[in-house]
Amino acid sequence: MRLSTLFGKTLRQPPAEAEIASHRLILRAALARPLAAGVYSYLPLGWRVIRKIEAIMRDEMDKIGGQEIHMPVLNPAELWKETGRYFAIGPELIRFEDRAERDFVLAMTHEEVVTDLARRELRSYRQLPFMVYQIQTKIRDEARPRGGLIRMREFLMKDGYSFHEDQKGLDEYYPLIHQAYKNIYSRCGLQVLDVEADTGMMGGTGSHEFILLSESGEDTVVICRNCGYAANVEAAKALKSDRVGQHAPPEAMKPVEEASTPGVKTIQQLTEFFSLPAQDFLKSVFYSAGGDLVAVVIRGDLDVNEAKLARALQSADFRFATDVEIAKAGGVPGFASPIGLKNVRVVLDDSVDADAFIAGANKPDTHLRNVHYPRDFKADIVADVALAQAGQTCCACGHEIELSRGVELGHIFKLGYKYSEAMGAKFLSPEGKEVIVIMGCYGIGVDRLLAAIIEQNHDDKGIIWPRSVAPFQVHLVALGVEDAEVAGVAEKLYLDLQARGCEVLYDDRAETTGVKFNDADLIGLPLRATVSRRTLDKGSIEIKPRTSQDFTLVKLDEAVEHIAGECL
RNA sequence: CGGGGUGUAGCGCAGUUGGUUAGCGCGCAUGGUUUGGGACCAUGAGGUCCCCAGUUCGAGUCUGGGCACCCCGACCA
Repeated sequence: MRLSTLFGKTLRQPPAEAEIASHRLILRAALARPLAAGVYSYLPLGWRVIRKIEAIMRDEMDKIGGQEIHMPVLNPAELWKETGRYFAIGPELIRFEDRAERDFVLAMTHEEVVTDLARRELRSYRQLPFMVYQIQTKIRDEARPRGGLIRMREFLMKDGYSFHEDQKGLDEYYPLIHQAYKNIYSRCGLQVLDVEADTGMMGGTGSHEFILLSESGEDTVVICRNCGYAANVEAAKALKSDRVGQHAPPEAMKPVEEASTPGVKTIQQLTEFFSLPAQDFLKSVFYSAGGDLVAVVIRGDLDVNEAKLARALQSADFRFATDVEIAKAGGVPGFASPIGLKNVRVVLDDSVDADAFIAGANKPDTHLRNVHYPRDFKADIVADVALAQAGQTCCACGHEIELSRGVELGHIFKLGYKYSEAMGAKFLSPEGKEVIVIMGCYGIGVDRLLAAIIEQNHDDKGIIWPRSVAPFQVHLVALGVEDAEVAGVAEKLYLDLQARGCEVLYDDRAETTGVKFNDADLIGLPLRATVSRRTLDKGSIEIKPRTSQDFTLVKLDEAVEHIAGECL
C-alpha cells in the first residue's frame, strides 16, 4: 500500500474527546473514526488489524473443532420472549416493530438464535458434540459508551456455542476452550489475567473472564500474589478477618439494651460515637425484590456484593428499597435493623458471628447493644454476600489479597440448560430417551481486543504493533523522492518485497524526514526500512525495528531477503 | 439514569462590559526555497459560531428550551 493513496490521514493532534491511550492512538493513526457515541467506522489500517485478529480467532476455534457459521442481527422478538430475556433485559436491548407491526430486536448476543438453530437441526446423540462460532456485529444500547473502542454500542464479537450430551462432556471440552482463549491473547501479544467469574443468573457451573489489567478498566479483580488466585470481585471469595477485641461471647449474653444515639446514622458516625471499630456494628441494607422487602445484614466493616446477593436470592430482580418502603415494614431508616420487623426476608452475611453487636433499634435516634444472632433475630438465608476488600486474605492460601482494575476481554461460560430447556433443544439418547442438550458459550470482543493491544503496546510516539496483528509488516520510507535514484530503488524494493510475500506500507510521499519518521512511529509497524541519498551512497538501505533505537545498514542486493527474513 | 464538563473552519484553541467584515496555530490548495526527526516564504480556499425560540436598534456573547459529545457514578449477556 502506498501512503500517498492510503485512505485516512494521520492526525498531529488527537481530538479533545480522546482520553485513554488507545483511543487517542486509534484516532491519530487513522485506524477508525467515530460516527456516533460508541459507534465507529474502520479505516483501511484499522480494518486490516481487525482481520488479522479475526484470523487468529478462527484458527484457534477451528483447532478445537469449531465450525464457523453466521447468524442474523435482526431477530424476531418471539425467540427472546421464549427465554424471557425480552422482558428481563433493560433498554440496552433495542426493540422495534417492522412494517407489519411484528416485534423485533437487534441481537446483543446470540444464545436464542443458536439454540433455535440447534433445536431444528439436532435429533440424535450421534450429532453431538459440536461447537459453532461466528464473528458478528452485536448491538447494545449501552447507557454509557466509553474509552473509544473499549465500550461500544455496535461492536464485533467472536461468539462460540458448544453443545454436549451431558455435563461430563461439557466439563471435558471447557478446558480446550480455555486454552484456545489463552492462545488467542498470547498470539495477539497480550498478557491477560485469567480470573474466576460470576456465573450470575445464567445458572452455569463454571465461568472465567480474561482481564487486561488497566487503570481505565471498569471491572475490579481480586488477585493473590502468593498462590495466583484471581477472581472478579463479583465472584471473589475472600476470608473475612475475625473480629478482634472484646465481645460478649454467646455464653455470656447480656440482655439487649437501648442506647440513645441522636442523629447517629451511618456506620462511620457510629464508630466515632461509640469509639468501637466498624466490625462491631450490624449494617442492614434494605432491598426491594419483586415487591418483597429484603434486609441484608452484614458486619459494619463490609459492603454488600450485589452479584452475590443475586445468587443468594436466586434473582437479579431487586433494587434499593425506598425509605417509604422501609418505613411501611416498621423500619426506621438510619436506625433500621431486622429486629422486630415483620414481613421482611433476612439475608445474613456469614461474617456475622454469635458475639454481641450494636444494631439499629427501628426507633428514631436509638440503637441496641448486646444484639446476638440468632437470639435476637432470625435469618431466612445465610450466605456470603460481602464484597471482597483489599486487606482481606486469600481463601486459598491466607495471603493478603490485592484489588486491581481491569478490562474484560473475554468471558467463557458453562451455560448449562438455561436456553436449551427454555427453548426445547433436545436429542434422543442411545436409550431412545429425549434429553435436553447442555450448552456452553464463549465470547470475546474483537474491537476491544484491538484497543487492548494498543493499551499494552505503545510509547509516547505511537503504537508498537506485535507482528501477528500489525496492519503491515514493513514501513518502507523513501527520503527525498525527488532524487530519481532514491525513488527508483524504493519503488523496486516495494515491488520486490510484495512479490516476496511481505506486507509493505510504502511512504512515497514528498514529505520531510520528520513527518515521515513520526508517522512511521505513530503507525507503529514492526520494521522500518529507509532508502535515502545517504544510504544509497553506501550501497545500502537502513533497517530499524520499532522497538529499538538502533538501526542497521543492509546492502541493496541483500535487502529483500533480509527484510523477508525479519517479517515472514 | 444521576452528577460534572464541552460545543466557534478538518484538528487544537482564542474571542473583552452585547457593537462594524469572527480570529490564531496546525492541516489543506498553488508557487518557490528546502530535505535524516513534525522546515521556511508568499498567495489562497475553507464558518448554519450545535439547534430552536426569545430579549435587543444590534447576539458567537444575554435568557429559556432542546440536541450532541466527553468524564465520574449507576447499569452491563
